[in-house]
Formats: sequence, structure tokens, C-alpha cells
Amino acid sequence: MSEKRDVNSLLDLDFLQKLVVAIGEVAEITGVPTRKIRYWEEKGIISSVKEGEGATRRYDYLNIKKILLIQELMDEGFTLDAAAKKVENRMKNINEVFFRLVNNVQSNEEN
Amino acid sequence: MSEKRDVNSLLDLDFLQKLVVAIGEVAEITGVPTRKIRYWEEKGIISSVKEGEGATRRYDYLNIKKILLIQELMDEGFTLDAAAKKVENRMKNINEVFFRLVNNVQSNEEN
DNA sequence: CAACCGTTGTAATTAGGTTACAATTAACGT
DNA sequence: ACGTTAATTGTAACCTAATTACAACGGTTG
Repeated sequence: MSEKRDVNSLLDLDFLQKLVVAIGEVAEITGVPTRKIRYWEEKGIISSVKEGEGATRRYDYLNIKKILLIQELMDEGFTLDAAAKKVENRMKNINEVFFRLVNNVQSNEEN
Repeated sequence: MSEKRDVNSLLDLDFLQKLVVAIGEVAEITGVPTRKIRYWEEKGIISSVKEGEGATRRYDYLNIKKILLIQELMDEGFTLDAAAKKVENRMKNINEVFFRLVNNVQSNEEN
């Protein structure tokens, strides 16, 4: 069975981290308009990457997640800053879990 | 512990499926030039989605994976068609595994 | 009511993508 | 050697998407 290989191939988290998308796509995915996303970024609440000078921004999936979570909390009545703080804590957890997963996948690869 | 929630939040495969990126980004990720990607698509080997009429194409992560795998096989000496066929088989497996994972995550959610 | 928060509008500019037509390069069979 | 096919690349004209900066708006709070 080459199934383990297929699973690892599918859950290639290293690859997932490279998967960064343009702002229009993020707006489509999250339902948060581009203008708002840029505003949150101006305020330092989320962040994007720029490949080169004068290039367009790209958001990784952790930041997209963040946008979704913040929007959810704001819908519940949190202020932007409060929502951001709350999400920040959850993100720490998510990052930890993430690294643990990366390690698991890597040790499975050695079989 | 809200860890299970965080894991599910991280591995939100439903969300992952929405994560589609523009051709330039695919080129960056895979190292395969945009022109070549479009050529492979013309030949029907990979596929993209278009949101509306006259919009730009977007590739989901399974298709990006496909591009990577095909390029690898071609580097080993396979022809394009042979590589495509081989990858097609692996993709079937990957899709199966994928659906199984989606179901697992969903049943975990019921706890 | 003044100040702030969160958001949105828009115009001008730049970046990125599409299409179609054509050319190139290498391998394959006769 | 020759025509053929496979795989790729170049490019021009056109269209779509993103950026920046400046401004404005409605709601809330002191």
C-alpha cells in the first residue's frame, strides 16, 4: 500500500504554507471585502507577504483563518481590537498544533 | 482543553478546498512557468476554475499538487501524457483519502 | 458636540492575466 | 535526410485585479 505516501502527499504542510493567495480571493473565501482587509492590515491586525518591491500582497492560510475568526467575533459584538486579541491567543495554539503536525508527518516519512 | 477545536480549525479541509490561487502564484509555488501551466491546461491535463465570465483562472491545491507531481515525473524522463496518466491514478487515491479525512473530522466535531 | 472607531468610496496608477498566432527545439519513424 | 509530432516558448493587444492616497460617513462614547 502506498497509502501513507498519499496521505503525506495530501497533507504536505510545507506546501500548504507556500499556498498564499491574493486579496480578491481572500475576500471571496471569507466574505470580508478587500477594503476592510486592507484596513485591518493597516492597523497591524493581520499581515501579508510581498514577493518583491511593488508587488501585490498575498495572504497565507493562517492569516485567512484569522480574518474569518475575527469577523465571527465581531458579528458576536466584539470590537475589532478585542476580537483581534482573542484570536491572537487562539492562533498561538494553532501554531503549536501546526508544528507538532509537521513533526509527525516528517517522522512518518522515515518509514 | 480546546485543542481539538483548534486542530479542526486548522485542518479545515472544507476551507482548504476553497483556497484557490492565481496562475502566477502557482508558478511561484511549483517552479513551473505560467506559459507551461496554460499549455497543460489547453491539453486537458490539469484544470482550473473561473468564477465568472472573462475572469482569471484559479487553481485549487489538488491541481497544484498535480502540477508538481507531473513535473517531477517529467524530470525523471516520462513524457507529458505518461506522467499525466500516472499522476491521475495517484490522484484517485488522494481523493479517497481526502474524503475519508473529511468524514473523520466531521465525526470528531460531534464530541 | 468633539473625538474616535470601523468602515467605505473612488480615481489614477501599476501589476497580473488572457488570448491567439507563431516559432523553436528535439525526438521518432520511414 | 525528411516530415511529423510533442513540448515548449515569445509576444502583442487587450482585459482584470490590486495599490495608494485622500476623503468621507455613520455610530458610539466621554
